[in-house]
Amino acid sequence: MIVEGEGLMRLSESEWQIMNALWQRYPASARELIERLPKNINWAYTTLKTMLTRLVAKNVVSERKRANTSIYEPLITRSKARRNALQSLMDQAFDGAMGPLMHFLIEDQKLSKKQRQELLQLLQNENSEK
Amino acid sequence: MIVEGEGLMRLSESEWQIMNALWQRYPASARELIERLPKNINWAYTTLKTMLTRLVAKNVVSERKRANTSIYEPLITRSKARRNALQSLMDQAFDGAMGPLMHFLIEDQKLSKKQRQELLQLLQNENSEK
DNA sequence: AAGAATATACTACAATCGTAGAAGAAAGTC
DNA sequence: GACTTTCTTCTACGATTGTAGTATATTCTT
Repeated sequence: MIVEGEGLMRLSESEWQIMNALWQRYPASARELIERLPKNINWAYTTLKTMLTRLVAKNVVSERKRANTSIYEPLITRSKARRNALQSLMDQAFDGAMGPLMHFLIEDQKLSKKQRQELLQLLQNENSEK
Repeated sequence: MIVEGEGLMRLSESEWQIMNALWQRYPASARELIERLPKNINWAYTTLKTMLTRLVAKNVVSERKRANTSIYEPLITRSKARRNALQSLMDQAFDGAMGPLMHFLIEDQKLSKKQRQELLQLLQNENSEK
């Protein structure tokens, strides 16, 4: 079962691909996962296996055997991973604070009018609900 | 002079540290840069030099000599680097779109009431100004 | 000019990442 | 039960990252 592990782990690019596939539906076998990867990814089956092994070693994914086949499950939630990634980004590139990031998103990032509206919407909902 | 290079370059953790110091004020020598790094970073002078050399090789920083001393300048803007980093994050972790990221920031990320207010503020300014 | 300080260039080396082949074990098929 | 397919485990290898030592060239200082 997924527990929100504490350690700040860092997923690499390819690891994200795998995790994205895994979060979609789990438990899953390597065979299933490889099919779910974006079509532009064309890994050898063993490549995926290698990476799964590494993810298991890092305690990001659990592995259990049914017959001779391993089935995998995430050990961290997508949210948790996202939070970690965001935190790293903020630390590295936005003086470690949410403020500058928000600011950048809104000012520099040129949201479309629609995006801006949506955002307002979201914010206002949150504000009133709670 | 800084030009907004096109290639999606990727800065590593330590590279961000250096670039942050460099963006603060440039041109700058290695000696100056090392002083400007966060106090918790304690690199040997040669470590910094090695990394600067690598940044130069990657065309992220320019190097020019005054007497026998190299002075460095960024070849990409901070904004550009931020945009790239954000883009990568979105691609990997937020289905490649701004929407889910925003959504996450607002819903899952539990902004403080104050942050939320600020954000609203920003948004509304933008909305009316343009 | 000799010695001290500083900077550069080159080399190194372990850890992680991306990618995968080879060999062997298990399971499904006729 | 022999053959084929599918998995697993091991090993490999080049690229990048983090970190720094050594040797050499340059420049100050007295």
